[in-house]
Amino acid sequence: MAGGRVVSCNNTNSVGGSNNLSVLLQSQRVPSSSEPMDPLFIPRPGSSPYSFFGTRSMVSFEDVHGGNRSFFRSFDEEENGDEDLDEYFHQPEKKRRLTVDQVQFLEKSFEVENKLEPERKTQLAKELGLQPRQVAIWFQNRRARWKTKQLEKDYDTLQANFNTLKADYGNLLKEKDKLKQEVLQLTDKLVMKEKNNSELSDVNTVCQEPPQKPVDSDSPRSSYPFEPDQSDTSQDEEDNLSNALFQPSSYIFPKLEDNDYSDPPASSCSYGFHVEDHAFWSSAY
DNA sequence: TTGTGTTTTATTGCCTCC
DNA sequence: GGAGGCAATAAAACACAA
Repeated sequence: MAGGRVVSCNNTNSVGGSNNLSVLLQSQRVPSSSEPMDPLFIPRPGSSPYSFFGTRSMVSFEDVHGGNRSFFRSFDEEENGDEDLDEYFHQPEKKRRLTVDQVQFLEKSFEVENKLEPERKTQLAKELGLQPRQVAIWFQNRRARWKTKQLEKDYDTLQANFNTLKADYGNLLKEKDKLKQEVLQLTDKLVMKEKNNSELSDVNTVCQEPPQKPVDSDSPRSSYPFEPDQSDTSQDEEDNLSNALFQPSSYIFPKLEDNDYSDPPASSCSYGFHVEDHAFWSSAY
């Protein structure tokens, strides 16, 4: 905000080759809101507190030669300036800033409703001593500024949300890796244990009991501690390792309906082996 | 005083709605 | 087709540092 403006009565900047009158007008035009209005700023009798004489661009020439005579009477008395006056009014039209009070009034009006119906426009223009077009332009520009501010706010909000999500995502990734490692370790342990058991039973036997189809309630599939929730398998498609680990048809627990239990003796000790290990059963028979 | 950056006022051209 | 809105832009007004 280096260009931020603090307008005050003491501002004697004469930009653009201002003559005495324009300097006077400038100091007049933008009174500090904390200071009393300059005595030259004379309200019209019967007008609202926000009726202004305005600046050159604010008042029409008719206003100047009509209702606003009091302002120029003051000037004439002080400056003896008929020639200056002529010179001033023959200058090409320049931009004039609205007074602090005009802007405040417009701001309040904008807060109430940021769109301007024709009636309101003329009413405001009348109240402020501006051209209706000026009021319309002010609202137009004000809406543009509001939109810019709003965009900045929205951007900040989105940025904050993004950062939060990013942090959450990072934490979830870490947690996922941790759980993955845990699953690997436990799976390895289990596989090793099952292998040891089956090797022992293999040495001892010839299977003494005919193979039995597991009953539903005792199904190893339903009792296997690391079997994933079937409804959940699509949620982590990135996790190929986990998918491979938990693929019931290819690893550890072949689907019951996919296997012929009458053929190789799928004894209870067969569950928990990879399908490739079916060779083991063939050789055992 | 001057140069530079910011803000405000105003214009222009295009678009939409009635 | 005219009115009004919006985006882009020009230009004046202003603040401030050097």
